[in-house]
Amino acid sequence: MEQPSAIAALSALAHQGRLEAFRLLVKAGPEGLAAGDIARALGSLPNTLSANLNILSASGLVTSQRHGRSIRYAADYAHMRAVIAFLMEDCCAGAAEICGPLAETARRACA
Amino acid sequence: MEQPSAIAALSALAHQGRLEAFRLLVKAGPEGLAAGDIARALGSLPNTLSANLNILSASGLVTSQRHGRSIRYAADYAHMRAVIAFLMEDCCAGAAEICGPLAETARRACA
DNA sequence: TCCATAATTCCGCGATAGTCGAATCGTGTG
DNA sequence: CACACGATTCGACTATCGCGGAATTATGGA
Repeated sequence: MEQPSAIAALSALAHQGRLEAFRLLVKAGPEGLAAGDIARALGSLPNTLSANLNILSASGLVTSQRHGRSIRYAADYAHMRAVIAFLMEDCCAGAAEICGPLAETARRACA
Repeated sequence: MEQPSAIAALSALAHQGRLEAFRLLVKAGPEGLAAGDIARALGSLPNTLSANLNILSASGLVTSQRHGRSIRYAADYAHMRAVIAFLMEDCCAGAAEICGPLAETARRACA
């Protein structure tokens, strides 16, 4: 992953509403959620949420697909993994102290 | 790590100049670098860099210490590790596909 | 076709981020 | 003390972000 792309993803996640929307989508699984369901779950206005979903989508962290009259958003697992990998490989370039313990963290988080 | 703190760190890293400064500091090791050295390495104005270092410092990603007439900045490895751990634990809450492969990435990045 | 629903887009507003020039503070040295 | 140097702080400006109200597009059903 290149730096501009990583910056776009970090910037997209550095916002409470977007971070919560993304967390929701990760928990929702590959089928994702309709925009309206996300708006109801987070208590945000449809237009504001739409703008934030657009930013998440532009950064590559989520994908969207129309399903009937609603649009389902889903987290892009591979892209999120690439973002975390960027942080680890970028920071560990000479500093094993950072991501050494993270191997264990990764194993534990998936259990 | 709590969400507001994570957002502050992500926001601090979501900026080209700050990300490059942080990378430089990680490579520089625990002794860090003087602000002037960072400015020269990145080709940025001293005052602009100072503002960005302040943001990095406020987010907890770097520490500063006066050394003679210069001020040395150093990356806070533990804090950066906590940020990555936040992303993994936050995202893997139900999605092993993201951080499952990251255990291997962490091991490889430190080699 | 007409209507209801889901979601987006458009537009304007206030707030915030980023940058630069100039001035200031702190430290060591003659 | 006077001075040079490293770094920060201040002030102002521009650009962008974030939000909400209103209008618009798209789909499915009567």
